[in-house]
Amino acid sequence: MASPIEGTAKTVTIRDVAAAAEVSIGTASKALNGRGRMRTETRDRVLAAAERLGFRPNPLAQGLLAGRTYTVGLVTGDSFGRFSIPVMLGAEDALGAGQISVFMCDTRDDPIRERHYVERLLARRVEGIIVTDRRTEPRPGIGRDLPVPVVYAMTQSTDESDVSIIPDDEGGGALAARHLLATGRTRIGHVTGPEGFQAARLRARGLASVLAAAGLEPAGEALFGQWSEEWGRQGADILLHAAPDVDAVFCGSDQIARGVAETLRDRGRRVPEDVALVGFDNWEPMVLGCRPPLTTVDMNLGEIGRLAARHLLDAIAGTPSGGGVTIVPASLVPRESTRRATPKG
Amino acid sequence: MASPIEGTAKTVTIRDVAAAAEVSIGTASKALNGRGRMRTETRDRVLAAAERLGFRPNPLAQGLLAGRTYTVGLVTGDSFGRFSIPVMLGAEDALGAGQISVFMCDTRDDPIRERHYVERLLARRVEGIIVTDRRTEPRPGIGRDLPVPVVYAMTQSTDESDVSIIPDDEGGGALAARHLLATGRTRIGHVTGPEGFQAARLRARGLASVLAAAGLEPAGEALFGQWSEEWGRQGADILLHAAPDVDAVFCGSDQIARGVAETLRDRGRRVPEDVALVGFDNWEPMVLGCRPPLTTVDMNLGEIGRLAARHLLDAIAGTPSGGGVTIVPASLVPRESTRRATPKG
DNA sequence: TTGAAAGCGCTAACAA
DNA sequence: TTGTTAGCGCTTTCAA
Repeated sequence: MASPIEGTAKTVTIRDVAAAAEVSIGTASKALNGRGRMRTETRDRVLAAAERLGFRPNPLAQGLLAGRTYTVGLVTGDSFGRFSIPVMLGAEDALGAGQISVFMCDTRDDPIRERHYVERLLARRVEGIIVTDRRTEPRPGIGRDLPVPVVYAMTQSTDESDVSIIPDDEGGGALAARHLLATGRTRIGHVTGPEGFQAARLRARGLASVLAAAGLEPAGEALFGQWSEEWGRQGADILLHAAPDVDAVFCGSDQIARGVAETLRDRGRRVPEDVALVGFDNWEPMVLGCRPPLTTVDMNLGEIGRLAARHLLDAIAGTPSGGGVTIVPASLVPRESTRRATPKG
Repeated sequence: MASPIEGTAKTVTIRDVAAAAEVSIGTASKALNGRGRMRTETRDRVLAAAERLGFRPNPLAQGLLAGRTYTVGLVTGDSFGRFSIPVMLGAEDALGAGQISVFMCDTRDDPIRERHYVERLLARRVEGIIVTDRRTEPRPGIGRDLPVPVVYAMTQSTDESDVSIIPDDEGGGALAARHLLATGRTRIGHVTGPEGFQAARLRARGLASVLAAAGLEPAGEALFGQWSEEWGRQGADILLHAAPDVDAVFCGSDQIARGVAETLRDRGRRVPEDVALVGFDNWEPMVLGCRPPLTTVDMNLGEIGRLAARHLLDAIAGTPSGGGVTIVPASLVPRESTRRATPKG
């Protein structure tokens, strides 16, 4: 059915099609776009010619006339890293379906490059811009009163009237906490990333508020450190020292959780029998490589991207969804590391 | 210095600039492009008007005339995964510098989607296409006699006349082997991914040929399995059983190496004192999270991307670099896991 | 039912 | 030195 893409070596214009079908250019255009009325025979002749010649309308010319480009820009400071990629894929999903193509730009987290790229995108007359970044912290917007709508995904603009779509870090923390409570844990510790990260603070807060609501004390203080396995190993030792009776650890990332898991093993604590473990990110290679496979929180990054794209499309269509921050709920992904503790004894 | 990007709310055409500067459109064009000769005063007046109005030339119109779009397409089957991203970044590097913008398309490894995207890219009159994929195996090309040049990066086209840029898996294996020999190891085992992967076979062959040249027997057979930590753990046990005197393991991926490292620990073998370990990929989170940090082989994916982009640019410029496969050398990244064994005793 | 002509924003010849 | 004109590929009036 689908013939391979081939041999349009030379570019075919509507002029060629018209000539081949022996009609005027205007007629050819109408035939190809199904506009106006004309004899079916004529239309068919044009379509056949177009088919035969492998005609592809030039979207530049079309866009020039329509004043549209059917393109958007995707700007990331994350070097298309672990977080921005799922967001991008979600966005591309939503955009690609609508015949919108995506220009990608990686700013390497450099404001000069960012500015440069935004200029270039605007020059190219993209119809909208999605900005993603590696941190959810509010960041300066990419420009004021830009001629096209902008949506921030997985990051926020400091300008509150801008549209931002972010994950629910606090909700994710709460989710993890409730899951641990539901599986019978009561002495819950927390090892997470640097306190300078909003994500770390919010996740900790989500945990803390659920514990408080349940009338429980946390097991030791929340331990802020690095986003690394190494820190997870250290943090676990600190935690075991501060709260030897800990029966669960909620970690700010899957990497940290792996480090914690290793130390627990080394110290003779079994996961999940003695200590349950919950990570954050649902980063598959980490989560599945962990012993045992790790229960974790998924931020639904793809959904963030899709939502960002949908907001952008709405704004492009002239029905902006109103500014402000949209928070996408997280999900809990249960695995072996929090299997219900068997009754003591 | 750099003022924030702002307020070009309404699109400004060269017509507006010409009117503001009280010159004809043609003159404005020449002034803006530095063509022809004219009074500096006039030129300055035009430039000032353009600046003041925030004029950005419409590249669609420019491209329409020049018959160029200054865009290329980047098609990946890898969902912008771990391998295609560095390649993409490298490509974007080389392209972005030259004012070329990149359309990204993710085919989700689906031939229908791929075809669809390629059609769309061609319709958009991209000037070239880079194809990346998750496997280096030769794959059917994206089309025959396309009107634009195509470069395959991190994958190969089955059509040998196509341009492909791939990593040096065999060389990487050899590099790892020589490094292990140089650090005094002689009983070298190999645990790697599925034999169905060219990458796995080539890496194994690189190791084997170096061992053979050194007159050494491998420690046990090459163990083909999965690209997972879990397999690394299993594989290590098999290896220890088959060749208890093994003093080094070369692994087909960093993930496998981590699994191997864990099993070695569990079995009381110290890394690197008793057994040295080399991975493959230089995937930082894996490599640095490993205990101890992992010596590994880096495929220089960024370089692959840059090279692909350069080939593409050459072809676009009309000086194609000739078809065929280009192999990019790998590098060894030494870390703790192969620290030289201290003399016995 | 079809064709001719204007024009999208721009550049490059050529004329003035 | 500047302005005028034609035309890139296409769509869309409007006239035939």
